[in-house]
Amino acid sequence: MKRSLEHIKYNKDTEALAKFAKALGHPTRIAILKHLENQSCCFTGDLVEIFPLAQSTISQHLKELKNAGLIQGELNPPKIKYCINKENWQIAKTLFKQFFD
Amino acid sequence: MKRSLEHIKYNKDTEALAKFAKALGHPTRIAILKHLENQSCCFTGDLVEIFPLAQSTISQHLKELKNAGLIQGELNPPKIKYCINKENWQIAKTLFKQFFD
DNA sequence: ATTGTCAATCGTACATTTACGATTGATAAT
DNA sequence: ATTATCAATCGTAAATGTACGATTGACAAT
Repeated sequence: MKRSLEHIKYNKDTEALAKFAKALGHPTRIAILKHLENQSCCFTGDLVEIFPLAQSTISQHLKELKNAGLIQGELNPPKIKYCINKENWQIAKTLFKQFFD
Repeated sequence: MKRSLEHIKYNKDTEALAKFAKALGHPTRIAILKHLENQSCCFTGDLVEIFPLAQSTISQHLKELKNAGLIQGELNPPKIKYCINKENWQIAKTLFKQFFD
């Protein structure tokens, strides 16, 4: 980025939708979310067995989904249980619905 | 990418959804699409006036939207008129709808 | 206190994305 | 034929993303 301008300001919905879309923009993350929708919840380790990816890579994808607000992790020692964040899921659903009309 | 594995194979819908989501994963592209939804169609030059971005940057974003199949350009010399690709728009809409339940 | 398990984080390598200005190519108008 | 306009493409720089193995940190069980 050569440009000096700070980021362009878009309206809140546009920013929010782009953020959700970006988080969904990788097939592994879509697959993780589909799995969570079926299972309601799961552990990182489960995913590591399902996908032929390193544990650290799965962790990174989970982190991105968490940052986007689409999932949340709760301690269930010694494991961590990940679930869809229903509140934000609903927000994303609504934003996409509105967007597509 | 250090990994030697070719790409993991996901099912078609997962791949398709991720591809659409990736294309939507930037606020400028969301804004362009919102504009196209209102206007039904527009020219590249219109967008260059609306957004504080270089012409080449707008062109690049349009290219990505085109590659994802979300828009199409038709010659309208000496300009190029961009429109939503309604067929694929519908496919994307359906995929997102299914995904969010 | 030591050990084992699970998942996050660190460090690294390489690919992709995002932005720019400059150039090119295509068409319309003169 | 020359010129003007519009948009794609090229070349480049910097940031971000995706993957790995290694390490670290937290907790449970021994």
